[in-house]
Order: sequence, then C-alpha cells, then structure tokens
Amino acid sequence: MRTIMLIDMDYFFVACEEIKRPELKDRPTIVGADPKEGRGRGVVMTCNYVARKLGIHSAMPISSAYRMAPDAEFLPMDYPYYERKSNEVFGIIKDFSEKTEQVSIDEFFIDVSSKIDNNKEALLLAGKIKSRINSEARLPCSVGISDTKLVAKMACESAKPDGIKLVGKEESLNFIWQLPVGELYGVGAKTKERLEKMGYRTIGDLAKANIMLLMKEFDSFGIELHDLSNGIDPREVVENYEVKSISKEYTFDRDTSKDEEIIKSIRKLSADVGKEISDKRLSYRTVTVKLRYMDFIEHLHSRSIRPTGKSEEIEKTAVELYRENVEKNKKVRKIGVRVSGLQDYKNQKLLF
DNA sequence: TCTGGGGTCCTAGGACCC
DNA sequence: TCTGGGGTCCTAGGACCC
Repeated sequence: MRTIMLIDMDYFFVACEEIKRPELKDRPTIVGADPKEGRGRGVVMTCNYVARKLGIHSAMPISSAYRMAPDAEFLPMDYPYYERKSNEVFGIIKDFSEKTEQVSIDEFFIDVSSKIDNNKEALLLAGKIKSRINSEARLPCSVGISDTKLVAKMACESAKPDGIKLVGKEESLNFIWQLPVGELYGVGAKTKERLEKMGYRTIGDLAKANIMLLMKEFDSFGIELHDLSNGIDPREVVENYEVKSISKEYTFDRDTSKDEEIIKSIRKLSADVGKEISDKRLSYRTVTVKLRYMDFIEHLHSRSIRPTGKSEEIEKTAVELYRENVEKNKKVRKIGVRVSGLQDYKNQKLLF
C-alpha cells in the first residue's frame, strides 16, 4: 500500500512576510501587485486569513482588493526570499523520505510508504513533519494523506488551514465523489463547463459516466477523466530536476502602441531572462515573444536558433519577432519573453 | 470590477527527410 | 488518373496549475 502526503504551505508569501514583521499577523495583509491607489493592474498573489475574512482572495484584481480594504498592508513580491524559504522547507521534508517531489514553490509530495505501517503512524509522521516546518522554518502548512497523489492533494485542500487530513484507500471514492466536478485536478473552467453541460455535476457523476461518451467529447483526455474520477492514479512521486523554459512578462501601466516603449521592455525582459540563463549555466534553442493586446487576445511568436547561452541573442531575436508580428492597429497590454529548448551549457559545448 | 506572472503538457498542421 | 507513409522538428494555440 502506498502512502503519499501532499504538504501545502498556508498563505505562503504572506506567511513568509509575517516572519519578518510579526505585527502583520493581526492585520489584513496582501502580497501582490502595487495597488496604486486603486489604479494598479495586477492581482492578489496571496493574502492572510485576516484579509480573507474581508472577502479578499488570490487572483482577485488588486484594484478590487484595494477598494475592499484600502487600509490593508499591500506588499510587493520578494520572490528570492520566498524561494529561500521554500528550499528550507523542502530540506526539512527530504529528511523524512528519499521519495520527494517539489510541485511548486509552496507544495511538496512525499512518499512515505516504506516509513510507516498504518494510518496511525502516517498521522503521527505527518504531525512530526508539520511541527518541524513550524518550528524550524516558522511557517504554517497543511498535509493531505492518501494512497494516490490525486486524493492526497484533495485531502489537503480540505485540511486547510493548518490541518492534517488522512483519507484511507477505502474511503477515498466516497470522499472525492461528493465533490463538484470542477474540484478534480486537471478540470479547469473550460472542462468544467463542458462536463456540466453533459450533465455531470459531481466527481461521482463523472465516475459513472459512459467512457465512450467521454472519449467522444474529450479524446484521450476522456480516459484520464474517467480514471481520475474513479480514483485511479498510478503517478509516482518523482523529483523533476530539469527546467523546460524560463520566461519574464510585464504588463504596462496603460496599454500602448509605442514601439520604443515596448522594445525597451523587451530589452529589459530579455536581459532578465538572459541573466537567469547564465546563472543556471544553460543554453537555449528557442525564443518566444508573447503579446497580449488590449482586448486580451494573446499571440505567441517563436523562432529557433543555433543553441547558445548568449544573452544578446535573446534580445535580438525577441525584437525581430516583435517587429515582424506586432499588430499595429491594436494597443499592447502585456509583453513576455521566453526561452526554451534548454540544456546544460557544459553538455552543449561538446556539440561545437 | 477587471482580469499577473511563471510554469507544464497536449494538439495540430506544415515542412522536411528517407 | 491519382497523387505513399512514417518520423521528427517547428510554430501556434489552448487548457491548466499555483
């Protein structure tokens, strides 16, 4: 029997800030875009539970949050700091098993099958991990435990905040079947809508659906939906080492069609991406420029070149792609630069 | 009311090669 | 009159996750 835990940090970015300034714990605190007196264009990344009580939540436009709580503490992202805290947490987790996986900056899987014999021991171990993260990294987290990644993840959701929830193999179907279909991992807004139109409201409805019908609507994704909704999820906990792409994006304060302004941003973004490429000693093959226009329509334009680690090539290619493709009659809202086709520069050198 | 930034994976058509 | 088949790479778009 497998036992997998998902450890998910509670309101991570703000919790990190609260370490530096404990007084924030009693105040609504938001990490995200600069609200600019309500004119800011970004969103809320995370907020603490004091802010949530006021109706604020992640992904909400920062201007709405500002309107709801103008006196809240609005903090900018300090990504390098959060990354350090994330690594600290991952280091603690790795003490408990060799089978670990970082899912995102604030989520980690750990397979503890070989460390425990029963549910009681699993809960005990989860408590130990949680309290070490609490005392050493000084951060709150929640833990979901089950025999699959899928159910561990969903159990964790219901454990939040600051909780531990174990869903045994026997109860796992009952547990997920009562949940709305949109809660299934991998089902987003679009798929949810299509599923509801087909008459499936809960994950249980989906589980009992005719697989042929699902395949007709979703092709191979239909099989996946059928499996997941029936608790079938053989995915292992595996640490994923290599990065596939690196990107930087920037949203203008106001939509613009000024070439100089846009190209200036492309240069800045290219330099930032280039810095990361050289810090990580990588080479890249493909440069992509992303343009989001004022109507929110997005276009990607990419070009593959000879593998290189040179920062200047990013800028040169990105500016070319922009000039060749930009739609002159529409203002640009957001610009992005991405590189992919990454390889260790060391290995790459052998090719020349 | 207005809608970020950083990622991953999948699909599909066309080019190109054998 | 009918115009291969398979594999891989490139580009673009879309859905999803945190």
